[in-house]
Formats: sequence, C-alpha cells, structure tokens
Amino acid sequence: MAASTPHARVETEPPISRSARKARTRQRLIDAALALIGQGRSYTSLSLREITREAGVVPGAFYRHFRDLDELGLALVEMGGVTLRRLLREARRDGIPPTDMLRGSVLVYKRFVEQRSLVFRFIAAERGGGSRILRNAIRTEDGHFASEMAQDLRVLGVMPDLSSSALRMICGLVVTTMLNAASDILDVPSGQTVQEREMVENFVRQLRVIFIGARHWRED
Amino acid sequence: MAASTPHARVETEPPISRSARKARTRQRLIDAALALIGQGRSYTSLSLREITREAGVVPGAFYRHFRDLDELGLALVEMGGVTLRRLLREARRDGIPPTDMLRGSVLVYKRFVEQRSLVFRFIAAERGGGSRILRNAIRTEDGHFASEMAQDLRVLGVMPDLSSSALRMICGLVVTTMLNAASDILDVPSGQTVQEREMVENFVRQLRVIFIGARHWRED
DNA sequence: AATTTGAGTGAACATATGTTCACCGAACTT
DNA sequence: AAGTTCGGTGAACATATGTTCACTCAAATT
Repeated sequence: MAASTPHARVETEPPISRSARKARTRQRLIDAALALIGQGRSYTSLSLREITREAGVVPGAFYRHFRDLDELGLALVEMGGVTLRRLLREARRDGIPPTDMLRGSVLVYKRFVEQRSLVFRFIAAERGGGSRILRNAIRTEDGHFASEMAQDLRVLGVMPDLSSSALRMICGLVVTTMLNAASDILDVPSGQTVQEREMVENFVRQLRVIFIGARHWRED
Repeated sequence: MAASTPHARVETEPPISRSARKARTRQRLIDAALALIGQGRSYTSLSLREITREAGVVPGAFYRHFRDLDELGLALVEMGGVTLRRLLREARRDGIPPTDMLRGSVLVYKRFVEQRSLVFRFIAAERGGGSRILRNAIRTEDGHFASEMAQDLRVLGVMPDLSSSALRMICGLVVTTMLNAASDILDVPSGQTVQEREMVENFVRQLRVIFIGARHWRED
C-alpha cells in the first residue's frame, strides 16, 4: 500500500502549470481512445467510462475536456488531418522515388500507414461509419488533403495539361483509393506473405489505371 | 386491457408452420437492425436488447436465431451481397443506357442506392469499420461482385483487349469507387440541390478517368 | 498573505446491458 | 390421442453505462 495521494507527483518533479496539466490529461483521453482502437475495438462502440478508465481518470473528469464522445471524435479527426498533412510534407521533402515511382510511393505510404496504424484505423473506420458529424468532418479533412495534393502536383509540373478542377477531381479519386487501401493494409497479415504482395500489387495497378486515365483526360 | 395471449394470432388467421414462424422472427430481427440503422444509428453501436425490442421480441429469443451480434451482422452482409447481385442482374436485363452511358449508369445506381438506403448504409459503414469478421465478410462479398462485373463486361465485349486479371483489377477499383460514392449519395441532401449535382458530376468524372485508364492500359 | 479558480475526485443516481433458466403452449411426430 | 419438439416468454443475475454534484487542494490571481 504505497502512498498515492490524488494529485501525486511521482516523477514529474517540477511543478506543473494548470494549462499544461489540462492539456496532458486531454491528450491522455485521446491516447486512451486510440489505445482501445488498437485493441481491435471500433470508436463508435467505445464508452465514455472505458476511455476514462484507460486514461486513468475518473468518469466525470471527461466533461472538463469534451462535451461528449463526438467531440473527442472530432479531436481524433483533426489528429488524422495532421497526419495526412505530414504525409504530404514528407513526400514534398523526399521527392518522388527515382525508379518505379508508383510502387515506390505505395511502399512509402504502406510504411507510413503501418507506423500510424491507430489513426488510420480510426479514419478508415469512421469515414463511412460513425456518426454523421464525424463522417462529415472526415470528408472535409479528406477534401483538404486532396486539394493540397492537387496543388503539390501542379507545382511539381505533373500533368500540366489538366485544368485545376480536373486535377482536383483526380486527386479525390486517388485519396479514396488510398484510404480504402489503408484498410486493406491494416488487415492483411504483415510480413512477406503472398496476400501482402498481392494487395500491394493490386494497389499499384489501380493507381496506375488512374494516372493513365489522367494522362489521357480531355475536358468535356 | 385487451386480451393478448403470448402467441396471439390477431390477423394471421391460417395456422403458421413452425419453420415459417422461425424464419419470420429471424427476418424481424434483421429488419429491426436495419430500421435502427435507418434512424441514424450505426450497426456497431447497436445492442442486442435494442434490436429485440425493435423486433417486438424478448431478449432471450435472440439466441434462437443468432449466436451473437456478429452473426446477425453476417446475415446483413449476405443481404448486402444479394442486393449487389440484383444490381448486376438489373444492369444485364436493362442493358447500358443508350446515350451518355456513364452518367446514365450513375443515375441508375444512385436511384438503386436510395431505394435500398439501409443496406447500403450498413455496407458503407461496416466495410472499413465494424468488427474484423464483418469487414472480411464484406471484403469477400465485394470481391465476388467485382468478379461478376468483370465477367459481365467480358461477355458484353467491353474492352476486349484487357487480360482477365487486369479487367478484374479495374472492376475492383470501380467497386470501391461505387461504394464510396454510396456513402456520399446517402449523406447528400436529396432533391435537386447544387451539392447533389456536384456529387453526381464528380462521381461520373471519376469513373470516366478509370475507364479512360482502362482503355489505354498495357500489361507490364 | 488572502482569495479565487478549476482540474480531478468519489459517491450516488437511474437506467441499460448480455446471458441464463425454468416454463408455456402450439406445431409437429408417433 | 398421446408424446415430443422447440420458438418464444418472463424473471432474475451481475455488471456496465452516462450524468450530477458537493468536495478537495494546488495553481493562479489579487
């Protein structure tokens, strides 16, 4: 029975500011939700008490941070948006893989998804699923992602003959294909299995179809 | 306090066979789940009691038909598969719209989805969402749908230069695009709004990209 | 130094949940 | 006509849920 006063400060020696403390437990709630998703649960079926339990906090404390579960969900969506933006940023930084660019990009993306499996599991699941509010928030986020991608391609001078609206539309298609693939990536047994290779190959070929279609696109 | 014996037969005059009765309540449970989905709930968040309540049956009765909620979910997936097969069958029967075939097909599909909104809402939601079991079942069903579609296109002599595997891969892409669009169709306010027209237009253009890509596809 | 603030507590509330079980009675079998 | 089967009942169970509220006590403000 070691001493453990409510506000024990076991390892965080320096006094912690109030706003910092608040931000910390807020983050803990978010992480708790993700952790539960990681254990195979789907966000829609999580309960407030489960989350606070996982976060190591009393149920009532939840309300100091979010009005309800949808609001926590929105925070997760935002985190998803940040993640997608990071993907684009890294792509800009590293440039397009020199050889076999499509397969290269797919493998980079696959790694990216696997390293952030929880966020992608959440997005892939709630994109078509959860509450209407969440779905729309994710749609908006996906839309921004597609627009940014279109802008990047424009800057890179890829497919310069396409109108901006056509480019944007095509990026939308690429994004849905990517997010759909994320779900596949997360479900296929990782390791060099046959299934995994087939999945990657299929993904590559689908993107190739899209890009070929884009190259030959003519406005109405 | 009107008389209402447990097994009241208020309007179903002719005696009902046991198997028929069982099939009937089984169907009621399925319909109840769909009805709740129709009220904006997502399948993953439904409870056994909610469903039996909606079905007008005592909770324990559930177990006479399904081991657990996943098993009911699988029944819904199967119903979804049947629905998709019917879509193909109707497409075969009615043939391809004579003029502006792509937009025509999209409008037919839109109508089809709207008329069966509950099943499509379920599939679109649980495809990336629900339990692993459900996700895989839906993946399998989608796969069959894509294969059948490929076979139909082959028989129709559409894109005869494509190998079967390429055709199959492209149909897979079409299917994910369709199911993704189903979610959009169900969320956009129906009626002749601007949003609705834009959504349809985007969907048409995306399919067009895919088909252009298919026409110019060359094997590796 | 005295006061105010507010994140987190702990207990209580009414209500909901999944699962079990002995039981009923109509449909089936003999 | 007598006996069996089995879909559905109703009650009970232990446990889980969302929300509220007065409370604490350290950090922030005065």
